[in-house]
Amino acid sequence: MTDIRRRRVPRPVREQQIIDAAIRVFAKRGYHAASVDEIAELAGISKPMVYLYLDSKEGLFLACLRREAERLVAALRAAAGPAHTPELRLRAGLLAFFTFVTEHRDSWVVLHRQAAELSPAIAAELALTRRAVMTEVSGLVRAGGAEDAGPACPDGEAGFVTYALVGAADSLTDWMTLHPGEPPERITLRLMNMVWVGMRNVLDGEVWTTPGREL
Amino acid sequence: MTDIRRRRVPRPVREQQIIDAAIRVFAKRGYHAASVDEIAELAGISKPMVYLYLDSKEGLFLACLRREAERLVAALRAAAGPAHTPELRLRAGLLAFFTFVTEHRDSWVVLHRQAAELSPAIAAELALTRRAVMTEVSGLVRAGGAEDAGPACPDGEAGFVTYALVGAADSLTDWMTLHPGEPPERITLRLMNMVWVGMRNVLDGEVWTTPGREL
Amino acid sequence: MTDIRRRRVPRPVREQQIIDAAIRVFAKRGYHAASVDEIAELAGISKPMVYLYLDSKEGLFLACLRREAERLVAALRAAAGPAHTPELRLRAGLLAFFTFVTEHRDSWVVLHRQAAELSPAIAAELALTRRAVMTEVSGLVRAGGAEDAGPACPDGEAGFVTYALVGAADSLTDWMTLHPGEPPERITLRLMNMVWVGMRNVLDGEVWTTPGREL
Amino acid sequence: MTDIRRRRVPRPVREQQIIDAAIRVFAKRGYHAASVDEIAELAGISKPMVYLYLDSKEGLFLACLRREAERLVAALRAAAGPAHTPELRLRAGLLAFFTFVTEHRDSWVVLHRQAAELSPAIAAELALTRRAVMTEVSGLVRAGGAEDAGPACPDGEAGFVTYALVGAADSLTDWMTLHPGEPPERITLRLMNMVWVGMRNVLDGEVWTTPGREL
DNA sequence: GATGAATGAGATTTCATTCAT
DNA sequence: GATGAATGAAATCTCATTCAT
Repeated sequence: MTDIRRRRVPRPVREQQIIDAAIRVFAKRGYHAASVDEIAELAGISKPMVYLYLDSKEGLFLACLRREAERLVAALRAAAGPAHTPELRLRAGLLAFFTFVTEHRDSWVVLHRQAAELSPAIAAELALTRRAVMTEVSGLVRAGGAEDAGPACPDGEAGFVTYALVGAADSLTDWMTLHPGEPPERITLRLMNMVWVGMRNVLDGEVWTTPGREL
Repeated sequence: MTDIRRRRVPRPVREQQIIDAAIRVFAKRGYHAASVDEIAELAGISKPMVYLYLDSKEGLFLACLRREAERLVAALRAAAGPAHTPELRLRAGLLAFFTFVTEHRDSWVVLHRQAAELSPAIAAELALTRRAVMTEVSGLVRAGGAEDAGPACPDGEAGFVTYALVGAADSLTDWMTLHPGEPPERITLRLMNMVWVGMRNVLDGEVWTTPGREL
Repeated sequence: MTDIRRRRVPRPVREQQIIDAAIRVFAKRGYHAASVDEIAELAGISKPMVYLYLDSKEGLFLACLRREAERLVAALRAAAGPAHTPELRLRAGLLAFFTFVTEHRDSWVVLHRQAAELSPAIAAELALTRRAVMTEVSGLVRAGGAEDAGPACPDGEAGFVTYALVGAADSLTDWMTLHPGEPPERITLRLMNMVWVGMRNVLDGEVWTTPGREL
Repeated sequence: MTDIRRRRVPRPVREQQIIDAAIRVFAKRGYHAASVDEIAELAGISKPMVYLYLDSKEGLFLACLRREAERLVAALRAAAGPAHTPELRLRAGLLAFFTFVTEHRDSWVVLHRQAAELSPAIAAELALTRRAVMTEVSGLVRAGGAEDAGPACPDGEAGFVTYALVGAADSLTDWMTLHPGEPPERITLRLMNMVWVGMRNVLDGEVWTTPGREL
């Protein structure tokens, strides 16, 4: 039976509450249109607390970015770890992704859907977190196609496939919101169906030649 | 004998100049962070002219949206029209898309990468343009998988495939900026390689069952 | 018969009006306590105009500093120029100073009475203007004591005398506000009486030895 | 066996520690720009203690003003007392002043260099302390020129001389910081040299007439 | 005696928008 | 057709001050 209304809340707890609120507002409005006023109000405290704990609007956004990126990466790793075959590994990774996005829609929006040209510090951090996610997916992809692990930053054909896969999954995120009943498992299955066979071709560097040559 | 520097420019020309400038600024900064001041300056005129011609910041953005959506849809249609087989049709559509994005990066950013929750009028228009693009792609997809054209709004398995495909293509747009030399043709080929085989499975409603059953 | 209320005022005029107001407010409150709101109100316009024309609070202060320093230096030069003997030159300089301060009390306060630790840009500009005034006075002093003009920055005994003289004059500025009837001429005479005889001693490097030796 | 680090410090000691810190911060930043936060941190305690002991920012400043004014006045009195001739008395007073300022630069800045228009209570106290200092100096001056002590507030010619002298000494304070090696004794000697002879003229009401009459 | 948690009020600055010429 | 002049409203951020422990 937890307390209903706490006035004096210890700092670490408040910080998380603030970040929770910030993620929702940043996701709803985008970085620039989000106002610290709204975040503070949603967190149930006054603006000065936000600045005391997180320093600035930028610091606030960075904190959101870091926390959620960690969570997502952890989810991907935890899922891929125990899988025994490449196929299962990719499937588990995708499932983890769709589950994460289903449960933390706002986090994904904050991580991946911010409009261009943020401040340098934010741009840098965003590049970092995106690369971390890409690297994680890239691991799933290469493990599924070729035997070697390769470098940290996805390159070559694996990079191509990673970008395509992440883009498809990201976009399907929107499809999911239009089909609320659909469970993550079925999305995962469909996507596996759609890309698993073709991925090899690209990873092995084959080029599609079939019908015409007028390209 | 057209003058290079005209003071008195006829209205339609000025409007296009303004929209050109606006697209660049909106793409660079995002809707909210873009300032009408910057747009006016880039267009080489004073702010009151912007308001005289396009009414408001919102009107400005709507004009950008409409013009670029039309252009993209036209490009997709023009490409898909003459193709004789489903495969060629999809390939031509993808090629048109990647070509368009290569040549009009900013337009695509404005059309597809705006942060959430803009004003209602903008949200409505954005939904419209996105749906128009989706419908166009959906046409390519279904033409490639099943014989019937179906309704305007992509639904069922075709919708799923459309979302995945558009997402993949959109994301590959970023991959392209990281690999500047790569011509749109090769991107198209790789993507075809990756999805063409698997698309049928999904469109036909088959569900992948292969390895495990622990899902 | 000038216009009573002008709405649309050309930029250079408005800028001067803003600077006029700013000097009054900065003098009354000090840099940090002065609010741009109050300055705008006193200037009879809205805040955005202040920022449009003078960029920032700092820019506003810099503009005040520059304009008034120029005025004061000009007054000192104009006064000292035509004087034919060292005594007359110093006397004319002091008179010009006291006249300036009588007529532009606020300017002097802004130039000389700002509390410590302003922003670097302001500190630099302030150092510059103060040095300019010191140099001007130093010219009066040395012309009155020794024949050579010497370097731009007052050094050696001339520096000492300059500092003492400027300090005395500055402080007498307060005395003047306590004795409103007193004309600048009488202040000047008294100060000449007080320092003229002794200045030579110091400038010539003599050290006072008279009565005791317990120092 | 006094502990170096005491947690529980008796009130009078803590108050002095706070005032010490406050003087440093007020001198560095000026009254308005100084923040109670910074003072508390420098004093090594939390803000509520500052408010508990000194009531408010204003109270804090008043306490600084009172303590330092007392110290300076005491120093001046202690110096002037044992002197046997008017010259020696003034010389001793000046020396005491320059010594005080050398050793307590910040105190003098707080006492004498605050920007205009503080709160009424502070303005009143500041007027009081300045008058006390002025009175003290005035005593030195008149003792050096005329036999009678006169009223508390320096008036007439003595007032003029006092203002000039205090201003000169104050300004030389800046000169001292530019010439760090110079001992207070030499400053004092130079200033005596510069003003001692002329002071009498002014105190006796003589008006300088020498060269021209075009004033 | 001492402090972490909290805030109302007000600072500077920017922006979309309009008016008068 | 075109623009310099002008502003109301709202954004980020800071500060003196108090409460509850």
